[in-house]
Amino acid sequence: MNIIIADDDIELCNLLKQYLENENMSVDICHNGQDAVEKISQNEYNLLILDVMMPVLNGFDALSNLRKSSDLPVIMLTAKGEKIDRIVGLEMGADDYVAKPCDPRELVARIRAITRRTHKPITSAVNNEETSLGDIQLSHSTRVVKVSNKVIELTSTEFDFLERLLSNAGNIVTREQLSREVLGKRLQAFDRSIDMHISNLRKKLGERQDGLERIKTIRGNGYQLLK
Amino acid sequence: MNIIIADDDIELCNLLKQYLENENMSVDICHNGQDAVEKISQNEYNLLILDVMMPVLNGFDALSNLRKSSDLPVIMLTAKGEKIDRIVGLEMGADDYVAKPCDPRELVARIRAITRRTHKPITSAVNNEETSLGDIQLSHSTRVVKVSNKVIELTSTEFDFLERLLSNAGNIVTREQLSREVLGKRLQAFDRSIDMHISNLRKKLGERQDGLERIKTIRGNGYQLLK
DNA sequence: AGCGTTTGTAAAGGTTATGTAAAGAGCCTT
DNA sequence: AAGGCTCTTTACATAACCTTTACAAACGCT
Repeated sequence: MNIIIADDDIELCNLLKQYLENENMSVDICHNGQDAVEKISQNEYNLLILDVMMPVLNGFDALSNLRKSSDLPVIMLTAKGEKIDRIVGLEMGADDYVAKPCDPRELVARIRAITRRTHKPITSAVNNEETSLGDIQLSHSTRVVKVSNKVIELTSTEFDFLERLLSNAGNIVTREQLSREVLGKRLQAFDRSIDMHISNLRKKLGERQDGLERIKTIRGNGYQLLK
Repeated sequence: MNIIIADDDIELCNLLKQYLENENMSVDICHNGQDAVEKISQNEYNLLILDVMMPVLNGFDALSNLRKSSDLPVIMLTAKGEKIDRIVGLEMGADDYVAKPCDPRELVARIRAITRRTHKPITSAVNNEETSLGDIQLSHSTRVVKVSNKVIELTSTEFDFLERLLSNAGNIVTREQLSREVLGKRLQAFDRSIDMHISNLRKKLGERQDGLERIKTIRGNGYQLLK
């Protein structure tokens, strides 16, 4: 479990670091929002603990910045007396809010509560080595897709999209889900990359023999791989 | 989004229910842990709001009971002054802890923060999420509607109208409710959009075999899907 | 019946979501 | 540095569809 802490209180950082490492977590530290965003883009973390009041780039700005490109779980820290609107933070995509001074034990419990959900293996659905639907055959391990027994070349992301759609074949997969679960980032207002991936996927999959569309658009909602 | 609230404070339950329903969630209520566990085993919920202090089966016991068979996300409520160990709750598998009296807005934000992560993949089992009435069949997950086994194409809003009417089949759904719950806005004086949606819906649903109208107008009040 | 109000609905209007080509931005590999 | 992949963004066209408008019909009250 890799944690990154962003807080300008050096004392507190070290304290938390020590405590968390005792719990078998690996901890990085930085002291302003800027550094946090930077480090996160370079390393793999499982969770960010983010102080609201910080120099250079405060917690809120760092969060909104981060959310453009990442879906990393975030716990926000507020100093006692800070009457900051917790709701804003939660709506911006924070996962939890903890008031300082915080009991490290509670922090650990909250970290576990969040990562319990986040870290969930998707394996149950992908237990089968292969999935197929109609003339589409998809091998999860080799990441090869065949349509009517002919291999089609998909990029990695296109494969992931198809895999995700296939895992819910017949049901709707929302754009939000596709963004979060496949692209690993939050859906932004004018983000069109999903549309492009779907468009390319449709092109590569080609026509269905029965003339039905393969991927149905549910306007304002998402996409649906037709059975 | 289906929520179940377990709290012996009936007043509070109704208040929360009302608020959450305004946010387009569907809410069930019960007043002790026993009932909660029972209801959860029988219905599909996305989240449980669980009071710690309750008769018959308190929150902790209910939670430990629940966790034997379910992974349902849980937010625990503690009455002010209750010096209960939050950590125990979190370690037992609660996802969050909120102190009463809680700001409903914050509660909603926390619900969203948790369910954002949870998203349980819609399994084939949940395909039973179907409702039917006479010759109308509606699948909630795929958002497909069939009349006499033939698929009819509804817009997203039309589907939502039908779903809402169907959820109260035989009873009146007021124009206010339709406006607030389906369109998500207050009903304005000369707003005719509800009329149009109903009109289009009637057209698409077509005639009933028995000649009865499908959607009855209750003048000055609302509409009623006839059984 | 007469009158004001509410509802039905066709058609027009305006807004938003989506499809897709093409350009741009990153990132390896050479 | 150059070229090749791949993903994202931009830009524009188009389709989907929600709302408004306008008028007709139905209703309920006196």
